[in-house]
Amino acid sequence: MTPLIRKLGAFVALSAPELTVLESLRSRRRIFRAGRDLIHQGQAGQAAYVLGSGWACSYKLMPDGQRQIVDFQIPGDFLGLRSVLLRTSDHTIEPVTDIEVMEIHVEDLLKAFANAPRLGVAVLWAASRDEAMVVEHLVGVGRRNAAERMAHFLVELGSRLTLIGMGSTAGYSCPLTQYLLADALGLSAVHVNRVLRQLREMGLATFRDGEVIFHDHGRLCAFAQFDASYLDQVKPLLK
Amino acid sequence: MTPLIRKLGAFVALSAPELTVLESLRSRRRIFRAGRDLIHQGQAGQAAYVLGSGWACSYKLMPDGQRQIVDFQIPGDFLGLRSVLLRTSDHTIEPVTDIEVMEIHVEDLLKAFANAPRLGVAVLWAASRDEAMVVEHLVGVGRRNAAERMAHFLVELGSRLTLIGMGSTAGYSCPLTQYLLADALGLSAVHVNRVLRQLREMGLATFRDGEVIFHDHGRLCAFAQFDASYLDQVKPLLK
DNA sequence: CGCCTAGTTGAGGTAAGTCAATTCACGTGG
DNA sequence: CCACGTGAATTGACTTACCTCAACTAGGCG
Repeated sequence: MTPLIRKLGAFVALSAPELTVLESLRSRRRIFRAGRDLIHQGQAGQAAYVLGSGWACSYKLMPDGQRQIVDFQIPGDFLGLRSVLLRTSDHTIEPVTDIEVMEIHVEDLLKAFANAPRLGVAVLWAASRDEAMVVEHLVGVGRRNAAERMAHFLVELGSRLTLIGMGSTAGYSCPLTQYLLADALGLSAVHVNRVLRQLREMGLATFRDGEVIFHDHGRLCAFAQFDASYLDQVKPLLK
Repeated sequence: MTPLIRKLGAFVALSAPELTVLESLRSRRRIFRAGRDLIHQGQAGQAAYVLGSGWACSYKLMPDGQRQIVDFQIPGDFLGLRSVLLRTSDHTIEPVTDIEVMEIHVEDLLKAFANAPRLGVAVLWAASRDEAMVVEHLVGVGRRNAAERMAHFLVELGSRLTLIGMGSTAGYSCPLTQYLLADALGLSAVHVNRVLRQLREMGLATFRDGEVIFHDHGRLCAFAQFDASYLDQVKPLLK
């Protein structure tokens, strides 16, 4: 069972021939080191990846050196799918930790669609879910204050990790620094620190030494106005 | 030539059989009035649309009544494609003006993919481009100040309108109110007003009486740090 | 004529940013 | 083993971009 099969199987109940097509894809395993970019903004990308283990982030760099992190990727997520479809990447992808990925060649993927069109639908679904997450992120940055934004971020990430068995309503391990959080949430690192203290003092959550601990998951969700429906991925949508 | 064919033809050079498949789609023409939602947040949507004429916007409503506009749609854009793919809509779509749309049934679309897999690729491309726009929007709200954000918004919209022959580097007509701009840019309506004045006084652009006028398009782009590459759609990507 | 919506402007408040200093954990090399 | 440098987190003092409240104008329309 490759990560790609697990990913697409969540959206479409894959038939035996479809599995065969997917398994026939060339799919080289690669390792990247923390902090060494896989995909560079402005470059014509050749390959996309499925993340096997570790954490990555995708961001856009501003001319003045600021950056906005668009999303973090956790095991099972696509890396650079959009770059590869649009041929030139509009963003950079950087491993947060050392990561292990499976490479996917676009030409192979496009050919696979021809042989098994429902695979195309599955990828379209995966892309739509990613877009829904970016939209929710946009709402947070546009309309939530710093504390709500942080709370929402922590519970969303928790939900995503729970789906892949790496988290629970009690918490999860998280390799992100306060600087990374700041770049993702559109805050300064100093303010991230203050907001984390605030959440801690409110008895909602603690983020310390790479561990997120939910003291009161229900109250935290309420505070963050978190609604998981956009993450729903409970069963294959297409039989 | 239906709007759907024009849309997908921009991404994939459509063959005769593919055109036949697309033309065979049931595709009812419908009219919606300004302000009367087509697609409601939380509802299970049955149909997606391609916008024929008029302007629409998609937004998310917060429990406290605030809203964040995610994007505006102009003629040729999809409405509610993501809602329909994910089965339940995570956002609302509202016509800004009276609009004319062509309805697309999802089942038809999915069937079309089976007959002509490259159509699936074309839709995937269209979705990726939409996602790229949301990402750019996120960057603006997260990392640009109010004036840059407004400037960027105005030139981006101008570029999109130019692609469909409804704008130029001189300007365009724009039915959006300052309240809509505020909800899109994550600002207050009052501040939108001040920022527009600032851009006017800087000799960059004027937005008044439904007309956006670029006084100095080059300088405005520079000020906004606008880079159109994510909008690139000059020629079909797949032959 | 009067109401309503969109736009405009001023005054004052506040959430979040910036600058700066301190602590702590860590690795690395002498 | 200790000295040193470096990166992350923490906290305080001060600044500022944007918000809120409020008042006012101008056009559209029943």
